[in-house]
Amino acid sequence: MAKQYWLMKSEPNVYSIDHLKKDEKTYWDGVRNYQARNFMRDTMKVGDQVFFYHSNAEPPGIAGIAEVVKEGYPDPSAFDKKSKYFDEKSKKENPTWFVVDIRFKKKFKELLPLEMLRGVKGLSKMPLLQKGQRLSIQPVSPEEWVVIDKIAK
DNA sequence: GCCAACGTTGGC
DNA sequence: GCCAACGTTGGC
Repeated sequence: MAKQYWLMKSEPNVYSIDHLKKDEKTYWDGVRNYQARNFMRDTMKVGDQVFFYHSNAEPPGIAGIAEVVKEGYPDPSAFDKKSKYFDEKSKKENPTWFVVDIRFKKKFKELLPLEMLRGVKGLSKMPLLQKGQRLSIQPVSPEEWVVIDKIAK
């Protein structure tokens, strides 16, 4: 199976690339969107590469790279009454929400701002750049990955 | 802080 | 099953 590429959004004031660097590894909890859930539950595989995107940031942009190290399993925060992600409808016997584990790989020397990415040839089809796009986990094509990776270097 | 875009909910 | 109301996302 060929390696797959992704982009995952996080608000840096909640969880930034620096948090991930310090933790080295985290589980991607709190996703409450079915499309993103399906990617984590069904599609993402160990070894997949992930762009770590800072949303709701100044400026928003891609901050670095992570790697999937554990495939989809039930989101523990959905069962935790104290968590703000608690979902009483998600049962342990039949969980609604899933997470994957990702590991820090690298932080870009400079963040690649959204505004800059908009001007890059070959990226115009990226969901990230489409108007109104809110999906928090998005597939990235191998071609798009190469283009962005080159810019980062 | 504003607000457009979009997903979800719930009445019917 | 439609669709209006509502809540959230996220760039600006």
